[in-house]
Amino acid sequence: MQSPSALAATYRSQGRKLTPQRQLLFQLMHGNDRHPTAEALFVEASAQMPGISLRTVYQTLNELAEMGELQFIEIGGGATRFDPNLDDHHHVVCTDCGQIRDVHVKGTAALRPLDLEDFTVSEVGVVFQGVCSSCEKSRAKTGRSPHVKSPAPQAKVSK
Amino acid sequence: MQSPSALAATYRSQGRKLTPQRQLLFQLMHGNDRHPTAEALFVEASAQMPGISLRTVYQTLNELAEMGELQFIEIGGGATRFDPNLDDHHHVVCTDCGQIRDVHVKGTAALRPLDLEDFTVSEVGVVFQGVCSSCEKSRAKTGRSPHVKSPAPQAKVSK
DNA sequence: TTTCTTGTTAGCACGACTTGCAGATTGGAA
DNA sequence: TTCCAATCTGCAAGTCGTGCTAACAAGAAA
Repeated sequence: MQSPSALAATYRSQGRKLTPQRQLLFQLMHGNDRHPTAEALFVEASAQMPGISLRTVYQTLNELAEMGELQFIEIGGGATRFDPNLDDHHHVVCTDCGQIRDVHVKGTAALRPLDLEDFTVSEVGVVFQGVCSSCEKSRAKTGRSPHVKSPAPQAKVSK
Repeated sequence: MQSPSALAATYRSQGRKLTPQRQLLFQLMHGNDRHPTAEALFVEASAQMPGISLRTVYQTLNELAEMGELQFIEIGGGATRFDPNLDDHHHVVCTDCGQIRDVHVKGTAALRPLDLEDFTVSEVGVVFQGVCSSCEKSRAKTGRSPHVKSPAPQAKVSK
């Protein structure tokens, strides 16, 4: 998504108001590669602006998504996550800790649906599932089996 | 997933009981390519067995997923959908009507995450988004814009 | 066939996530 | 500064899925 100041301009030009809540959320999302949930973002925002409402966080995220400034990620069944990265990229999910990482993928243009007629494809999304290195390590110790059913809801990835 | 009779044998061999509810759900899911939600399956099941509980439908579907007889599909934000197709296949989603179709994809083996280190990939999922032919037609008439926000929940695809 | 054990089912309550609603606020144009 | 429309907050409510438990029934054993 755009920088907070650029977004401010965009908002103004669209007749939207520039509230402190929105500005804070712009900052928190800009360049954020942690794919936060609305709840996680609400916690971060509350730290800087006590009293901000979860409702407002949802509202602003939906707004930004409508404007094409960020995208929804729905993986893993829990809460929706938000991604401000507008590059042509894809996602890797650790089935253990639920962490999501951005990846660029070579060869998506060559993907061909073999048995698809009468369908106009506009977008292709690739999701790699697997185990990240830190989970791999702890797994080696505890001897856990792969394919854990429910990954941790919101992995607090400290970048 | 296996045929209802094969599943019956599997269930017995695992010490699970073969109830009428389960047998009905085996039938309804076997070869089902409509990717139904639990709710949709519940409606179908209720028609043949009034009184069956939604709780039981969820339970049985989870069971089958644990046994590897079907997979969860989480696309589009609504309810989880269930897919008894165990082939190596992927999915196409109509962003208008929400319909999901199976597709086989050429070239997934060649997909390479470019900037991914310390991650063991075990599965790759590809989702194509677009518009199906029937929505394309009605869109041409009504002149609707693309990228409709909320696709219809459960498109009743009569196979 | 009857009995008995144990896995299942039905139904309700509840939890997580998200949105609708309405009154109180406030950004920003005039 | 004034004023109006957009926005925010807080709560209720909706959707989806699961935990719990008493009643029930599959299937083994007698």
